Amino acid sequence: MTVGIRDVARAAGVSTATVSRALGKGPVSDALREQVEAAVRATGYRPNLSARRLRSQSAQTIGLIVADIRNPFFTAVSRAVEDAAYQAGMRLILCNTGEDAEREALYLRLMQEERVTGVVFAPTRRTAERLRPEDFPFPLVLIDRTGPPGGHDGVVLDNVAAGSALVDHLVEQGYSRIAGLFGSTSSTAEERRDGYLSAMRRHGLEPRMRNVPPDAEPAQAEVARWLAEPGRPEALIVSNGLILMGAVRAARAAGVAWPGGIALAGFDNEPWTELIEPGLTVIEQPVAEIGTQAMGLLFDRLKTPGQPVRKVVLSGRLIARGSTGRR
Amino acid sequence: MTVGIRDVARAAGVSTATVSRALGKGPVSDALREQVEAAVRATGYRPNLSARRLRSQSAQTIGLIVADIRNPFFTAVSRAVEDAAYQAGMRLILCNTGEDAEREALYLRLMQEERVTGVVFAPTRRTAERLRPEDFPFPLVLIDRTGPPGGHDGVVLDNVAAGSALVDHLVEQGYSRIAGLFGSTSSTAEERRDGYLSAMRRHGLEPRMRNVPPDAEPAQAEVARWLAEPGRPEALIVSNGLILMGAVRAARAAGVAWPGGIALAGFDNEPWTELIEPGLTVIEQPVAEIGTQAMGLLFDRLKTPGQPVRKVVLSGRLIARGSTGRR
DNA sequence: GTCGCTCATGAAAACGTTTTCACAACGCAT
DNA sequence: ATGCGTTGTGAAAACGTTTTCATGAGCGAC
Repeated sequence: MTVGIRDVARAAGVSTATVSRALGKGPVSDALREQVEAAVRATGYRPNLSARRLRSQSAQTIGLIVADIRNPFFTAVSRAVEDAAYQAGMRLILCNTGEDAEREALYLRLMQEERVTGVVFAPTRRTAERLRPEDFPFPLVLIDRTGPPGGHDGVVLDNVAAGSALVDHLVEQGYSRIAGLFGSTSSTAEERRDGYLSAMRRHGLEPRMRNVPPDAEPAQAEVARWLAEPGRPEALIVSNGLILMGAVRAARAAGVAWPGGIALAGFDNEPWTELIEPGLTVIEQPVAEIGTQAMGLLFDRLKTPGQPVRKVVLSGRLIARGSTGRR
Repeated sequence: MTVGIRDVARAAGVSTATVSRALGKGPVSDALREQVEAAVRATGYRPNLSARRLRSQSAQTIGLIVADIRNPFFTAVSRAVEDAAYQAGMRLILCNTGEDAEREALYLRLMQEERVTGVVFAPTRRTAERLRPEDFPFPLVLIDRTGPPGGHDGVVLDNVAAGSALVDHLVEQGYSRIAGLFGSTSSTAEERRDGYLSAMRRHGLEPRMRNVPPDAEPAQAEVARWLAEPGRPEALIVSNGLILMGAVRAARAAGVAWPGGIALAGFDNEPWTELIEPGLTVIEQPVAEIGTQAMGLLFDRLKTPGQPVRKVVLSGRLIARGSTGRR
């Protein structure tokens, strides 16, 4: 049927061991190496990676588990992760959990069965809390969301600082009735809320916060409700790009302009936040850097397993646009 | 070291064959099945998928090869493909080619070495032309871009009709000097150009076309140049979402408003095309449907290999917005 | 010239499963 | 009772590699 290493060996007049060594990096004389290469070309041989993995006990595979690849933040991160993986000669298995704890568990089990080299994972808060390093025989690097300290390597934004920075910026621009709308499933949103909260207190302002599932539709509905209530806030801070989109839609639908009707600020510097008029003030995350750093942590841990747990904290960048214009 | 099926067998007091059958669907008495399940729980056994694949000669894996997952079109399609794959108990390997023929070849080879169950692939025009079915031992379903007729199963938009529809719409709105800007690497862009061309001829209008690499930056540069030339077109049709974004940026930068300064229309109903003001007229692609159909074709071919090659052609939907307002 | 040493090579074991094959036990029709 | 298909089970082969182990050749040092 399919051509295997035995056929190549026969064609080259050598043993299978020599073929394996010639294709890998074992010591083989130049003459034989050439014979083998010729035989490979002649037979059209393609190594069977399953067999290779089984025998060598090394999958050369990275698992990437995110909430939803359609979230541009994860899309961008995934691209960086993929680049790093393939550059290191590894493949990438992609999984979408939809923020569902059950699917998270399912995919983590799958990764064990795949005997993957390592996993990059953006867990929900619930799962992050239960994640115990000793349960995993491979490096597990958390991104965007973080677990309890000391658990796993991870790379996150300085969310608290970013949340505060948005408040500071709005205060500076003359706003005081500043509300916050945050995602309900991730530790990230929690931290951003904490940043919002502490900055509000520092400025002596009264916080007003709500939570929604981190998706555009629920956010739109919530903001629509909020806008219809008496005592509408002067400004609204939201905790990610999807929620920001929902907020924008709700404001448009209610005929509320920004920053006049309500000032808007959020996270994720997606292209559309600049194209819309007036532009939206956002905290830009270094998305590619997050993916690259995550893979860096992963490879480091493979090399030095005993190493203490590291958490890379990256700073966001405030991009001020018209949506938070001076009041 | 790690617990294998032998350990489970020993713990349950049965043979490895029985364990395998109990976990699969072989005939096993209820009593033994329970013993095995208990032993699995007790030992914390996780099957080794590499070994399983090697022996059963079935990878239960789908490869997805696209130009760039950051292109929202591919993001959305990939999500649908992933859902279908995991629903069928298969994993997904993701590859980004960056429209590079060499990487396309690399990944196709990788898929052979993985002995994947099937592949969903969005090839560049160049690669699509050279793709010969007999070179692949697995079903290969093309999406978005298409190869020579009769080659592979595929699912595509009716690009010619869509390209014409945009022209018809613009003519109806009173425009006549309608230009076209198309991606230079995909057959898709070619077809959309053909649709544009034939509609222009049909209306007795003179076509004006240019090509760019299908990405936002080159598109922005080209449109900027175009806008600066004398005899600026009244309307511009572009062949995908990234190019549309470039065009919008260029218009903004040049202080050209739409539809007054230049009418804009394109492809891909991404959220921002609605949020921007005035909204952009686009052809909406049924992205989820494309992914689902592709997996359908793939599974069908697995079931009935001899079946004639099928090409599913889906219709786009014209969404008229302010960017093509009456002239 | 003999003793170690390195080096290239082949035979065979090993990786962890599934599947084939053989067989025993059982029920059922003769 | 005998024969026969069915069913559940275990021993062992098989999947396609890499790796271990043994061997023999080549070579410099004494």
